[in-house]
Amino acid sequence: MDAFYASVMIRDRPELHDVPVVVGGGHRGVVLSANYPARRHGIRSGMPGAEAARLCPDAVTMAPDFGLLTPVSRAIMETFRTVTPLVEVTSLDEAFLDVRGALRLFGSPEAIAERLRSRIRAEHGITCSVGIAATISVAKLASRQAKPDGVRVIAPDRFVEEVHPLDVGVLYGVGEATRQRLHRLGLVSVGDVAAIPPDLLRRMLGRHLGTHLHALVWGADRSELVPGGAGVFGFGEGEPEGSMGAQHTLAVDVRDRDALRRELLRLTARVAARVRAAGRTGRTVTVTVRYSDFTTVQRSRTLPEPTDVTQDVYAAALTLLDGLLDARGPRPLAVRLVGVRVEGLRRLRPGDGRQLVLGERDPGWPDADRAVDRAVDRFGQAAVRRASLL
DNA sequence: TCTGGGGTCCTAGGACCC
DNA sequence: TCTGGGGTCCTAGGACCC
Repeated sequence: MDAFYASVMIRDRPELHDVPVVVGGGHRGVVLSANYPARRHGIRSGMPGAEAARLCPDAVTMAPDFGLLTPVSRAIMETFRTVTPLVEVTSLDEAFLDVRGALRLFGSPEAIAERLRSRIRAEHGITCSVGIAATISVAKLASRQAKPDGVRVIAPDRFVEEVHPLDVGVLYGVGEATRQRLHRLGLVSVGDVAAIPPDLLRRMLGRHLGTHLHALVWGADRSELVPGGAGVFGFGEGEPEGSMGAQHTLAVDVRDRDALRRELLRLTARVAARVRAAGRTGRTVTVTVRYSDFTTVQRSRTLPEPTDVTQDVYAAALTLLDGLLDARGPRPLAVRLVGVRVEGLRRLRPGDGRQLVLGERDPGWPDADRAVDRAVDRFGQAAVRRASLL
């Protein structure tokens, strides 16, 4: 989708169509999406909200409404599935479609693209762009070039001619860090990298990145899709797999340890509830702290047994947080962000449960979690919470 | 008013095992 | 001329994506 969040948020507000609109970017936030009038002022997604405000003080700023965005996203993904079941969803507003099996029914890839674009325009009042190619990364590159509201084809026999002259940064998977690293090595264009033998590339950049980059510069990365939306709308099959986390940038930097602990508890309760709702358990707990100088550290701990119990995750997280704060000495930096993540998730199996230490009394936390989950499910988030969070 | 929040994957060192 | 080779697991950091 083109500027998805912004497009959907203003879809039913025609008075905003021709004025700069920014979604996100509130206090200490970044821009999630900007409509094209805002982009003409230089506003881009990922940019600090303060910078966007400087570039265009008159822009209309709004928070994303996922109650609005998620159903639109789901409906669009369903539209894609009317063409092919081979849809790999990568985010709320983007997916890859393998249309090789749909050509006889729906015509050329270009015809399919126009069919989908006009349906999405008619049903949701927003535009999208389509890249057509033989592999994931080339299709992605083509779709970026197609924006806004366009279609672009990069056929395999045109790849070298059309992509090799471009900066390596256009490749899907080459971010700013790798781009700069390559530039320092004198490799500026895609063609420059393509001229390096793969063995040398691997020695220069490491085994995986070298191999991956060699494939990218020849338009030869993967073409088989993984249908579904692992990590976007849920999980695929197989285990162990995945992680779930929550992090929060505090409204102001905080030194008070009790306040940080409460924030950690709030985040932990949210994450553990999501783990339980997904029918998973996890074994590794990771705590993230970002200090006021923006240095970010993580500490993780793997438990003897997987858990979905809020109190178990919190106990581990608290130990990690305290360890981090103690390591900073008696006068630690103020904290800007705290986060907690549960990794090594696997499907909950009947009989899974915490191993009680001999003689220990079952404290009943799993039962408490289930009761809280049910109450919140029926009466909303405000129904039950820890007293320390009131 | 500097810099979000949700993820995935890779690297590298050390512990540990056979 | 004292120390291999194969492997897994854990931890910390970093790159990348939207």
